Amino acid sequence: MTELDTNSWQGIKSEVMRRISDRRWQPGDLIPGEVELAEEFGCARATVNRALRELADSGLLDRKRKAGTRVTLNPVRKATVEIPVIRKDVETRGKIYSFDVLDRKDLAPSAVLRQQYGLPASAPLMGLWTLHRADGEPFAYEERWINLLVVPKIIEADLETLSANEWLVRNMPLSRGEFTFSAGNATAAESRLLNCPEDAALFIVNRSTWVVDDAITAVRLVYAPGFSMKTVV
Amino acid sequence: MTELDTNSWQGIKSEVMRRISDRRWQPGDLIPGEVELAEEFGCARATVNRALRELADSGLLDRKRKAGTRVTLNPVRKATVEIPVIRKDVETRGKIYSFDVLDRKDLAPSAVLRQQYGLPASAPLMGLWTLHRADGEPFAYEERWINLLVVPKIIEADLETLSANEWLVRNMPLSRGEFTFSAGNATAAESRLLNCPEDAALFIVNRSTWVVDDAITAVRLVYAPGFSMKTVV
DNA sequence: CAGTGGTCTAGACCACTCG
DNA sequence: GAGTGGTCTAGACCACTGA
Repeated sequence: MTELDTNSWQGIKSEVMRRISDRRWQPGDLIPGEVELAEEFGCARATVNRALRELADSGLLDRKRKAGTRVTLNPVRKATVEIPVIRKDVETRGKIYSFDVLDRKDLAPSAVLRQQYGLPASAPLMGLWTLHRADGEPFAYEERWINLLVVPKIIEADLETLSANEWLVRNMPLSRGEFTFSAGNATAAESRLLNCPEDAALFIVNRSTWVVDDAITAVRLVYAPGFSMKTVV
Repeated sequence: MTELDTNSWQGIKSEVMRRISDRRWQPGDLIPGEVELAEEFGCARATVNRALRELADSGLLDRKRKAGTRVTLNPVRKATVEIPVIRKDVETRGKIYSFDVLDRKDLAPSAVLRQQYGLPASAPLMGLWTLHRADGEPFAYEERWINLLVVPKIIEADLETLSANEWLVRNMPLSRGEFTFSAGNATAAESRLLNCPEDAALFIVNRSTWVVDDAITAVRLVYAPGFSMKTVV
């Protein structure tokens, strides 16, 4: 049997999911309270709580004190996209990773750039242009700005050996990030770098990361044609 | 103060994150066990457990019985993308949603289609071609296949009033889903429908959903130029 | 086989918010 | 004000797995 007992939180979670997909508990319905369910399932309230909390986290239930727990009316699918370091991404595809740093500049950012990425007015920046390769073929082209106020040590790092991407993940393990996924036509420069026709449709990721309120880095990643990002709910 | 006490699970979570970003606990390091931390923070082990479990879920810690808890060596960013019903998506952008069903066919699927979407050999399908609009302008073009074996009731639904998208979310609240995000050049047909130049770069989402092991629906969504998907970590 | 995390319990108090 | 979920505790047993 693949059945779980209803006195484990996972078992209760499945049972509740079953009742929802059964439509015994329909969207919008109030379901029994934790104490009542604990009695029914013959377990402690904490166990029921764990199960219901997880379902609420994944957007299937709405819980409010005093109001009780309801089946969500318009469930919002929450897909978790795993965003590994680019090297891992390439290696997962069974290819050999390499990269070239095309250019690197340490400079004060232009006003435009500062505004675009929400960088402090006086921040010294490092600009990095990198081409990531899979089995030698262009995989993604990266433009990156790094705030040297927050990460001064990166100046001395050997970014030809360990990519900035990876250096930052290792040295700044904690950060808030904002990702934007979009599509764009290859510019002339991008088509040369990525070895694809001009105007080819490219998958683009923009990413900004902060530690507390300090902008660390802003990246624009342009993937070679054929790239796709997969995820499971 | 924004500080939380270290005898609440959230407080402990922040304190652990602080120690990681401090580099007091570096990637790969073994951190103290739950009992030890519970003593240090003056709380119950369950409280420490809750904090550490959440950090492990978000990929920051690696936990193994007997081996203990370590700071993850190569953290994988896990971004959660919220995928609302298209109507919501449009409305969130402050626009008025509408849609047109361009075509609809109830038929047996071609062998190609079956294989592509992992559909059962004998499944009767409904094919739906829909144009979603925001303030009347094309927003996204949808090709959808629905497995009528699993969802026979949808035949009688009025899909001109409530989109299939929304009907399914309401009537099949629980499903596994697989999403693929990519970019593609507009075909001639797509450029007409989405009112954009041929070869324009378009953001494409492919989605397949199952209930248990039964394929419910397969969708290809092509968004008009300028679309982007945002998420926060 | 021993130590760690994983889970469960019974009980308690608190915080929010609906009526 | 009262009822619900949110959290914490102290203790217990279990399950996995590294030494």
